[in-house]
Amino acid sequence: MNTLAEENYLKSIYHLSLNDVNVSTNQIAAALNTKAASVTDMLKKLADKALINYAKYQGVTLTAAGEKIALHIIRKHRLWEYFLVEKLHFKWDEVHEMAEEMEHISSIELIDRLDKFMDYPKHDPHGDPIPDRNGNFKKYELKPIAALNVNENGIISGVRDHSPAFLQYLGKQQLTIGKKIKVTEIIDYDLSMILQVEQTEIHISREVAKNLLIAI
Amino acid sequence: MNTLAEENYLKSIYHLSLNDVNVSTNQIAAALNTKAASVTDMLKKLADKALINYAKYQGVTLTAAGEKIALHIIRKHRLWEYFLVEKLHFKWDEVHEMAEEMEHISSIELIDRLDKFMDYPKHDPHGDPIPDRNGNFKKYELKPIAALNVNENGIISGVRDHSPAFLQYLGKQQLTIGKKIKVTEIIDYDLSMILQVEQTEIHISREVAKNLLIAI
DNA sequence: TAAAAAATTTAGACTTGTCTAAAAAATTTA
DNA sequence: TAAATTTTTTAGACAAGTCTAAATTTTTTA
Ligand SMILES: [Mn+2]
Ligand SMILES: [Mn+2]
Ligand SMILES: [Mn+2]
Ligand SMILES: [Mn+2]
Repeated sequence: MNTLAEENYLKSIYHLSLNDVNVSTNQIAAALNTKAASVTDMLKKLADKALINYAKYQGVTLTAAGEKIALHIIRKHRLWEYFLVEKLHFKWDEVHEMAEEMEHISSIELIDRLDKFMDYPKHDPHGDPIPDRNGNFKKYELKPIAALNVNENGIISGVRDHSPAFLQYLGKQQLTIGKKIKVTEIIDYDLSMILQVEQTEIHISREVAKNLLIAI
Repeated sequence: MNTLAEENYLKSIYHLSLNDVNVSTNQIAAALNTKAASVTDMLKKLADKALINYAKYQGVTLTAAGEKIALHIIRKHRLWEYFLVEKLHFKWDEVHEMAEEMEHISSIELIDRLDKFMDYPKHDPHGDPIPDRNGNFKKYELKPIAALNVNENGIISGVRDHSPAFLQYLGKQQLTIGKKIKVTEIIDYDLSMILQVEQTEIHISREVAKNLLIAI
């Protein structure tokens, strides 16, 4: 199988690939908190294993084999996050670091049984889709609340920023996955928004509105 | 914190310490499937960290700090084994290897919540005691069925051999933790035993009788 | 389009954990 | 108790993964 470091590189490349077709050495270094020189070394190893397509100075893409591994790691990460929140009652801002370790537990049978135990959840606590055992999941487009006009509404379905600070803020404001929101006002001066969420009005900055996603 | 290798060494030393006060380099090498030279290297590191007492050629003992870490790893191992059997319905012979990986997940809060989620089990699926968060557990003496005489009885409470082959054999014979057994006959020729277990009589070899333990 | 800046790779080094072969110490045997 | 055997340690090497500093390539800027 693959080492822990290899798994982390593949996962990072997958996530970065969602924004850019070719992923650069520096992007990976930033994501993994390591140095560009270390990334170059690992890219050679992953290319030797045919898990990425790599040409010097050109950036990388995942091969089908590499993507399969990445999606399996992501499946494990998200299923463990779901477990931690739904069964062990952690808050959604507390689980990411634990899942970063748990995603490397290797047994496939274990993760399939965990999936069944939790009745095949489709999304993790942050609204991100959980791939099935074959790596398949529905890709829906989400859009930021910032893209809405006054009187438009939607259902909170994801976040663009996964930092504990942002998640904690949202949790305190009751801006959690599944909540129905409606834009009641947009302040001209700073483009902040007033939302109707259940019985209450909540005032969020443009920054927050850009990072909070609704289903289209 | 400690590396994965360090944790495995401490755990092995703990287990070996139950049979011998001083644990030898070769014993550790055998337990960890590594070479004596590698063990010597690691013993120096663990001694530098004050986790073991080590004097060249003399074997090792755990310090209080080392034992605390070992018991915490063992707590995690056994709680995850319990989870795998009770919640994910694995068989008792299938869980050890998975727990070998899961025991290294670092969060203490996670394991305390897992403990609570399962309602604070006292024993793992093999009858071994689960230390509490402070490393405490009741030490009861168990004895092998081989030590019983005809007409004596007991409750199956542990195994001396944890190999999947032995556990599978016991499972098939319904010789599982908690079962009440009574010795109905001991065959002079090979010292094999006939046990009464619930409604049925089961014939076990001396080898099996030595490795199957009952509460005293 | 040549110079400057940024990105990437290479070179060489370091740590952790492992190994084999050889040396040293401890234990067993005769 | 001296020789033989076993156990343990030392010496030197290697792979994985990382780093800094320097060289190279690409991209941007003027
Ligand atoms: Mn996460
Ligand atoms: Mn998540
Ligand atoms: Mn086990
Ligand atoms: Mn066990």
